[in-house]
Amino acid sequence: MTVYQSDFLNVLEERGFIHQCSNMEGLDKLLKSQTTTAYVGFDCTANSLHVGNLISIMMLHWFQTTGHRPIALMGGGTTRVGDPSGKDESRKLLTPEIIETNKTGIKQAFERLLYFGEGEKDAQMADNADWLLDLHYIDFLRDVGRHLSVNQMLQRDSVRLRLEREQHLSFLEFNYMCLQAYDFVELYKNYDCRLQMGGSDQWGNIVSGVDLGRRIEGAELYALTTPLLTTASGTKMGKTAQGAVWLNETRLPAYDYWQFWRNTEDADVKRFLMRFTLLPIEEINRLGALEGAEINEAKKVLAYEATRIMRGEEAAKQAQETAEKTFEQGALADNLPTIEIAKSDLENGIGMLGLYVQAGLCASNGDARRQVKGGAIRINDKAINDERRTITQADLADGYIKLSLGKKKHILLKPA
RNA sequence: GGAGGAGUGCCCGAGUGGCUAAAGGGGGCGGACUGUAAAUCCGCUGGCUAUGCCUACGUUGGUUCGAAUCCAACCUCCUCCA
Repeated sequence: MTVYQSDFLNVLEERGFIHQCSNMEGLDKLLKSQTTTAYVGFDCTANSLHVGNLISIMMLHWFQTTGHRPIALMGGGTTRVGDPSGKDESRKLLTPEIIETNKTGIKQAFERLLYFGEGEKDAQMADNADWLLDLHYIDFLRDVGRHLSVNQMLQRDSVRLRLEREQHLSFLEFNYMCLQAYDFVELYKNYDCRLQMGGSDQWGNIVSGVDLGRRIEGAELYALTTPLLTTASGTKMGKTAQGAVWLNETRLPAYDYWQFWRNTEDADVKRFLMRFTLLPIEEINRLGALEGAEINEAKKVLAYEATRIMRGEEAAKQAQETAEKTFEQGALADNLPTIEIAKSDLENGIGMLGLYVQAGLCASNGDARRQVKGGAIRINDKAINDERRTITQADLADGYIKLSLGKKKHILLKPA
């Protein structure tokens, strides 16, 4: 393993964050010699980030803990245009108000891992709307455009492949990368930011920024990317049944967040511990060496640590306890996600199918019916095969009714 | 502006008058096996107050006993040319 002079690169190397760097030696020296500023760009199309973004946040975290200043750049300006590289045409244009709300939501996740403030090493939050919205086309062309090389942009994989296949490439798309490159220059000018990090898919954009910085400002900027994280089975990580695995409690309860990590496949456990927890390397090596059923211990640690970081100690403990009760002891855990049901409904009896839909376990009555046929539905741990079953007060056990779908999804009904 | 091509379910994609709630695949969900894993195998995968009804093959109209399928107009996207 390569050994660097700077703490930051050593930590990253050890934990497997490094994919590519524009100039490793130069960056190493810079980090060794002075407090440096680095940034990562984030989309603000939703009010919460998801685990796909987590790796970048972790990088910023390590950057700060090894003595440097991280910047989280919000794409408030670029979000106004919408990243066109996806095929999602129905993407709505977001209003400035929504973008503001989203930024607030997203910041919650940063605050878990970064310390914001005004000090020399305190994290900053920037928004490219601040400079992109007032950009004048002519000025931009004159001051920036002349430094951007079309020849180079044409060499970029994302562009070249499209041209080779004679696929459409819009001017907007072409410009998107110019704006991203320009962000780096602005951050260099305003914050003396010298390094941009991101996923390996951002390599091209980041390097364009590096180039542009040199041409316009004569600055030596650096690019550093992480491997794009997939699960060992090759699927993109961070997607579950319900969609993205959100970092914010409002989008995904801590219990489910914990479960996501708990269900990591064996082959991923060590990598995930390295990247998504703050545990010491020795501890991770020990956990990663576990095999067979024992690796479940490592998964629990992973789930606990990952949840603790994002949701706090208390939430992590509760999630773990709830899971232990539910899975290992088969007992009723009152911290399972709970929904309330009107007392009068219980008195009169209420259809089970509808409750499953209400609880979000099934998509529709029809879906619930099919689940009954498939043997997936249990109430208070008793299998149900009558789809017309109603729920009444008689089903109350310890003040709750437990609805299960399959082995892993449980919801408690609580009379109110 | 001209010529050509395309729009089908969550996604990809077959289907060119009735046998089509629409092949096949992916994804997802569930079951079996296990360790709350992976791999594998099996089932399910439009909605409803349900032996029926409603919605759905870009939109709107038309032909027909009957249309995803034929016709017309429109919309959108793509390719090439100007």
